[in-house]
Amino acid sequence: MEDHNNISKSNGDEENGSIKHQKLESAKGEMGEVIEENKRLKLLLARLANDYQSLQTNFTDILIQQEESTKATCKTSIIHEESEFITLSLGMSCTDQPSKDEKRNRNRTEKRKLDDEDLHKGLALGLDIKFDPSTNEAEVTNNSSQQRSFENEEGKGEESSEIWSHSKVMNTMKAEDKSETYQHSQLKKTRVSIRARCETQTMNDGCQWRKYGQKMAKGNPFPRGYYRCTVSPSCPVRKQVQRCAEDMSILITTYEGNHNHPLPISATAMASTTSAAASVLQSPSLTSPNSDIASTIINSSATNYNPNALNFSTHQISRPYPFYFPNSSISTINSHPTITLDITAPPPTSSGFSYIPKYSSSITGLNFSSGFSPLQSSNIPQQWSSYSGNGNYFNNGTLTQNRNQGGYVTNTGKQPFHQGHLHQPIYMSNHIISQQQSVPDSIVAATKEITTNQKFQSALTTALTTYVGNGTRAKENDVAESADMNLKLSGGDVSFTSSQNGIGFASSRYLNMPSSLNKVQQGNSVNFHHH
DNA sequence: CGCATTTGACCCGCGC
DNA sequence: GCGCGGGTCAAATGCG
Ligand SMILES: [Zn+2]
Repeated sequence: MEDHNNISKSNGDEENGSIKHQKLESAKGEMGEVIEENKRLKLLLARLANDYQSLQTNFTDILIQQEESTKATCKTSIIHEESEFITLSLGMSCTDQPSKDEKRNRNRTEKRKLDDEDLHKGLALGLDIKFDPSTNEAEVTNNSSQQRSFENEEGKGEESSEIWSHSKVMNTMKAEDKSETYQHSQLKKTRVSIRARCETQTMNDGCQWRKYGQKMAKGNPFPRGYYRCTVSPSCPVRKQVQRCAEDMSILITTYEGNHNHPLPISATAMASTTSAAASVLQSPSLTSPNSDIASTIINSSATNYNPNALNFSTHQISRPYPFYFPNSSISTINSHPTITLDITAPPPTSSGFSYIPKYSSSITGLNFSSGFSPLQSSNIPQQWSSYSGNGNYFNNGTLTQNRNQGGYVTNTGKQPFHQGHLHQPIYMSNHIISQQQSVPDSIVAATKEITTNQKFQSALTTALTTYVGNGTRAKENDVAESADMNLKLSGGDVSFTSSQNGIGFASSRYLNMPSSLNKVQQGNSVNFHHH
């Protein structure tokens, strides 16, 4: 592109022709190179996909071995049996295992409305359907069975559910959570948390969120916000947003769950990223070691995105290979398996965190000037240059319409951003830090293997980079930006604190096509993991 | 008026 | 059993 401009702008009049010619030639050459590289990349992609599959298989094997060896009788098998049982029973009747689920439901929902109810009719689900707690027991049973199956798929079948009122959905989700919690004894939903520099209150990830709570988290002077996705009323996805205690320019966004609806293009990047990341924590194995899903993710990460992703890839080619994922870690936080992707620049303070990798690499990774120098002249908003020294910023352009280049977009709003409060070095926010729970080494190793896998990394790279372009939202310059952000991910520096066996749940990954994915998922029997 | 946000109350699991 | 911390609810409030 730029070449063309240059060509048309060339100065010398007489030599214009030859110069033109030269440039044309070089341009052609470059194009040829690009095309070549494109081919190579495609090949590489294919190869990587294969590698990834084999890796998945290995991972699966390891998991299976581990399961067999350690908890031969305990958890997993129980989980399997129960889930199958549940799944089956759901279709028929829900009366067989009211136990804790229902108790809980009752506690939460009905307790507020009525007091005593029989366990069976006590199903909050049925009651909520009716909106009248005290009547229609028979119907309740029916409805609840339906709803149970609906739960099973964790929103999969929720197209129809959009009719339902919010409270219904909530209850459904609650039930889901509860049962899952109980059956997995400890494991909760997988979470993906992303540390990014962001001046605004929340990252603009393309999704619509409604805030439903805010709390002061322990060990962090900044409040934590709780958001839920409002794109679809039934969408189970939540996110928590909290500013980093040590560096208030870092915003930690933690995603949980998978969207059960088509996403706006601008949101697919983040959704895919979190899905891909979450998939690392989830055992693809257990029942069927289907690596297709993994590759599906990868593929969608690589191609299914918005056009930006594609364009980005062409840019990507021209730049040096190494991607950096400065800090990423897998940990267990409050019994939530959590993968943390750190796309900030140099870690501000490493107060005792051994897992934070060396600054040097991060710093170099930070410097995107190398990546986008050719483009900078043409379409780069100036803000970027001002940020470039500090790292990747994810400001919410929608709030601040920062087209006019000015420096910072301090839209911090109501958040207590007084510098005075900051310096207290309160770490121990519930981060990666530590929560050693004995984890089979094999799992850790396997997980590490996958996480460090370049394939995975590149998937994330693509996703994140695309996301960056969207997040910054400078009108049609998205393409350039996504390339320019030059997010770098590296296979190194992945540290592990602890993780439980990835028998997580939440494997449903809806990117754009819930319905088609349903099949995949069912084929994968992922459902079982949920219950 | 229909939303989204705010915010105190509430629930729940966990550790003591 | 109690207190704590994380998470959610929902009435009140704010906003376009
Ligand atoms: Zn959603």
